[in-house]
Amino acid sequence: MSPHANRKPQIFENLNEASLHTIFENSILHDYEAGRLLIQQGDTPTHLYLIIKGSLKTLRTNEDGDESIIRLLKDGDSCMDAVIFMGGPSPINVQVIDDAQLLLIPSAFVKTHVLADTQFATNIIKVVTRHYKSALHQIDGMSIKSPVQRVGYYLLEQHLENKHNALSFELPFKKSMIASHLGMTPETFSRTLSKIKTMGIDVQGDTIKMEDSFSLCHFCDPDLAHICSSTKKEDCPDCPLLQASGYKG
Amino acid sequence: MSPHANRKPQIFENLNEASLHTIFENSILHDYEAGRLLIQQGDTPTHLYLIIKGSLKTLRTNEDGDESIIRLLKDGDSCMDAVIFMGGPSPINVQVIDDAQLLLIPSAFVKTHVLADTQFATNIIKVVTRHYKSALHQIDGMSIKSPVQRVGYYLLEQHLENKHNALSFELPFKKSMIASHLGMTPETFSRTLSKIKTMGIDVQGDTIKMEDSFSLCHFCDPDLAHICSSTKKEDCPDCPLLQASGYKG
DNA sequence: CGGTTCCTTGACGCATATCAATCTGTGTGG
DNA sequence: CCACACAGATTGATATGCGTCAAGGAACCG
Repeated sequence: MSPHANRKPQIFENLNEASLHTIFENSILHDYEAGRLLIQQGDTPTHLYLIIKGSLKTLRTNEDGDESIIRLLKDGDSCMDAVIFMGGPSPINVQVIDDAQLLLIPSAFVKTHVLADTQFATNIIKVVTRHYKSALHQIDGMSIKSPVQRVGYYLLEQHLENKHNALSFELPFKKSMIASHLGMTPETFSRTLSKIKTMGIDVQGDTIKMEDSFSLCHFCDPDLAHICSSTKKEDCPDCPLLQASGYKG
Repeated sequence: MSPHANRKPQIFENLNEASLHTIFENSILHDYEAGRLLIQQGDTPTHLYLIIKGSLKTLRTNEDGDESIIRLLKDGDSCMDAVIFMGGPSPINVQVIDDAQLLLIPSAFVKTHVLADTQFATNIIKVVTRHYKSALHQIDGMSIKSPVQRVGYYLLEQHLENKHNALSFELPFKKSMIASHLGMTPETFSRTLSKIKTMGIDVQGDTIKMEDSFSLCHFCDPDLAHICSSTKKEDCPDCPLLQASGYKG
């Protein structure tokens, strides 16, 4: 769907030449078609997957075939990074959404390389904690937020991700995918977008247009405010950061 | 509530004497009373907390005061281990449930010690991935499982945790806590336990009694089967591991 | 143009939250 | 030792919000 500038893989951050070289020497580049199942629940993960091009989804299914999407991945993202260290079969499925080119790094190599390069170890920790953080958001999204809040928060995340001050952006995935990721049905997602239209956010197909750059502010929380602050939090009337520091009254 | 044999902290696993010594040298032991808030959403975490005695909960709250419990921690568990590496304010609150004695390891020290001791780094990765895994369970528990399945799964987890082949065990926390952790109200939790009583599991107060050791088997999944297999999976008529390997037919 | 896929909109039912009342156990003070 | 108070758990009645099922519409592609 929407185009992405090739994002730098977080797992390679600050690695020295030698370390990177060793990693590539031990890895394989491979293409996969849309729909291809890379990992099924119960499989033992053989590789860490790094997305060069295309998109993947990680999901869980129950015996009825219902699925809940855990993450939606674009280029620069990796998966199985956490599962490799869980020490059991994979608790998730991984499926290709759009034709993808992946770098496959063998699990055994990852485990030993963590012991050899502490910077690599730190990167793995950071990536896994990031997954954990997004999982936490998904949890309270499903238990303490209304559908409107969930969708609003998701839109705000997307808006902040492409730092451009642009007042419009595109949804990065199919609506039905996003709906499942947010723990609701496509129907409910659709109805929720309708409600949001009455709140200063125009939705036309996959394009989201905001009236002004603060239209999404009431969906903010301290986590996102932290990212947002890089621009101009002091202008946002109800920025959670200001409230947290007792600025409110 | 139920007594726990002092469990070994996972973050100290396989560490050598010198490493352990350095950690203790840089840490503080401290007591906290029940109800005490250790960390609030938005705070910058200053320490990693390791529970020596007592219990904690980690949770998220929204502006209405509704809370969803992420984890319930007993002795041997640690928290803030992941948050330290997230690189932003804490996305969770931490509160003492029962009077607790904690070991406080400074965040800055943890970050540097990860670079100094690769075994410690590996331990941190394992602990964080474990949190991530339990978060994943919570997610699909809330989106694709019925209340009966959620509660059954939780009971099975508890049963497997104390490896004794005992046919009865105690709930480790107040029912209202567990209910919130499972994403439901205390009322629904209570009603769900009533339903489960008709399925071969007797519930009396905080005590759970099973008719036989397979009463909880139909709540199993490949993840738990992996743990269970250490005992005697071949005896369980519907073990997911056997089905996965095509044994079913 | 016809076909397919995805999104949207409507009508309906059920499951869970909510509100409210009762019950149980536990600790406290007279 | 009993009476009381309190927190937590249970049970019941009601309602609302989401999922489900079904039909219609929009975009895309051959």
